[in-house]
Amino acid sequence: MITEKRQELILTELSKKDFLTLQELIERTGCSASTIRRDLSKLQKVGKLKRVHGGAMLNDSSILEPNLADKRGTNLKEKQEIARLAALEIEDNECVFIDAGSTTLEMIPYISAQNIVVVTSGLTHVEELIKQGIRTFILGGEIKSTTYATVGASALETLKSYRFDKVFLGMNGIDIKYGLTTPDEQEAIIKKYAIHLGTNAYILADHDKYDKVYFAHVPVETQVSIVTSKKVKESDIFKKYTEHYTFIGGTR
Amino acid sequence: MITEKRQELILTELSKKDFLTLQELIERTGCSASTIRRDLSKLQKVGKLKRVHGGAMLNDSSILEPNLADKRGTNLKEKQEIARLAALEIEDNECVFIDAGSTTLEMIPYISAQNIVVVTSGLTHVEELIKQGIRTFILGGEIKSTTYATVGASALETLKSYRFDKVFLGMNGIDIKYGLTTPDEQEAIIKKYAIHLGTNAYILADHDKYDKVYFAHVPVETQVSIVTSKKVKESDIFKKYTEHYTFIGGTR
DNA sequence: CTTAATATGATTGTTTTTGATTGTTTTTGA
DNA sequence: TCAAAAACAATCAAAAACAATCATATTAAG
Repeated sequence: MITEKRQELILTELSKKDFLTLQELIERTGCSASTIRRDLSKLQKVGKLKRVHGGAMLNDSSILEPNLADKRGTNLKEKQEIARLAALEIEDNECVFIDAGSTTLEMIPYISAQNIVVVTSGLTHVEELIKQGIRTFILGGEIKSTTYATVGASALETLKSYRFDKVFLGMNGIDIKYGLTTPDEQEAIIKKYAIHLGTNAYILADHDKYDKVYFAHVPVETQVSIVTSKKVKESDIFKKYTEHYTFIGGTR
Repeated sequence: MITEKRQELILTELSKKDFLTLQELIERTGCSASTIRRDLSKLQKVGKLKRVHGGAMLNDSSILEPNLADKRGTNLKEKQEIARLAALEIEDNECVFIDAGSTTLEMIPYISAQNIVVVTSGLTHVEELIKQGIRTFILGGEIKSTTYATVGASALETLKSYRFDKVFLGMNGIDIKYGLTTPDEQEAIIKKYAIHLGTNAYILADHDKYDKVYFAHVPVETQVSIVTSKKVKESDIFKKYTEHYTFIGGTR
């Protein structure tokens, strides 16, 4: 079996099972252990998976990868609903920050405001924004190979030199007790500062982000609005959270 | 079988199967391996597919497709020759800056040094670098919609926080009287600073950059090397310039 | 018809991929 | 804790795929 095809197979299998043994892969592909090991090493090097003793598992942050998320996209419709609402918040002549991530990416086609400036940490966002003729800035710094987001000290430095009318962020977990959380600490730092630098902040989160807690906490000092969907608004979780957070959206 | 018909067949098969081995195609078309290889090369060159060891697969729809016009560029071969030589200069464990532009983009596939860090101003470069498993940083700031290069104050700020072993730059004009020039003043500023921050600087320029002068001047305080091609080295312009500049490359 | 341009298949030597082998590290279970 | 078993990295040589070149065949143009 051809190298490329084999590695592709490994990744698709992995997205289904989230753990694979070396033995499984040997049987599945019909080639030697050496070859599989080499494949896993290469795939790890480009950040597609994480090798462990006995096999490989999903890189914990590759959940965020846009393509993969879209493939799993059971929530795509919901994400788009949320993204559309968020995009409508942007008004003419504003300067906004749009966070990296698959939900915020969906916002871009819905942006209709004129003469705006967008600063983003998502490399995937840039092309879409440019296509729409939007003046676009990107944060500098290291590129995370899994998500194509800029992170690190330089990104933070760049960020500090801007001020925003509105800030749009994705978030992995929302919890009453633990607040807003994401798996990656570096991304959390960016999010925190971005909120700080904006007059208004919006959190984009579909229904299965609620009652989830991840490693890195994003502290919120100012008022933020959570953009939500119809599905959330009609569920029980909404009542639970409505005392703690301001919501927008959720009806058509 | 007619060339055109055969290539058409390859593309239709590929759209069905998204992967083809060389063997498959040999059987399917009844012609030699050489011919199939040539077909695949041509089709790759116009961006219809992607060659891999053992066959070909569909073009992975990349985030930022490098401008196709650049790829078809008349001097592609020469650019690649220059890019290859430049890439060989990079050694293990080094930290280098790679400028935006089509010539420097060609360098990336030729990079074989391990454990390096690359800082770039070219958004199109990022994906290629990440694919190669190279740790990648991007300068922050505004994105020029025409070239997908970052420019402006933020880019300069980000740049200043790094130091490089080697700096690789494209250049639009080289002239004995007027030195190094490019059409865009903002890009010129980035180039100037990058040279300043590197121990060694390399200018990548094919033959028709010589005796050209553009608006923005890139002053050179330290020693720079001009990476050149066989074509330049064998021409008259080379003699003219060899007193003013240090050259590397140009022979096989 | 002749000549130039292109396409083809065979041949060359080189690079990449691969599976086996080696000895080392990690895990497991007594 | 120890020893056996499993998994591992590193190295090697064979095999497959490769690019480059050549001579021949085919086509197109003058």
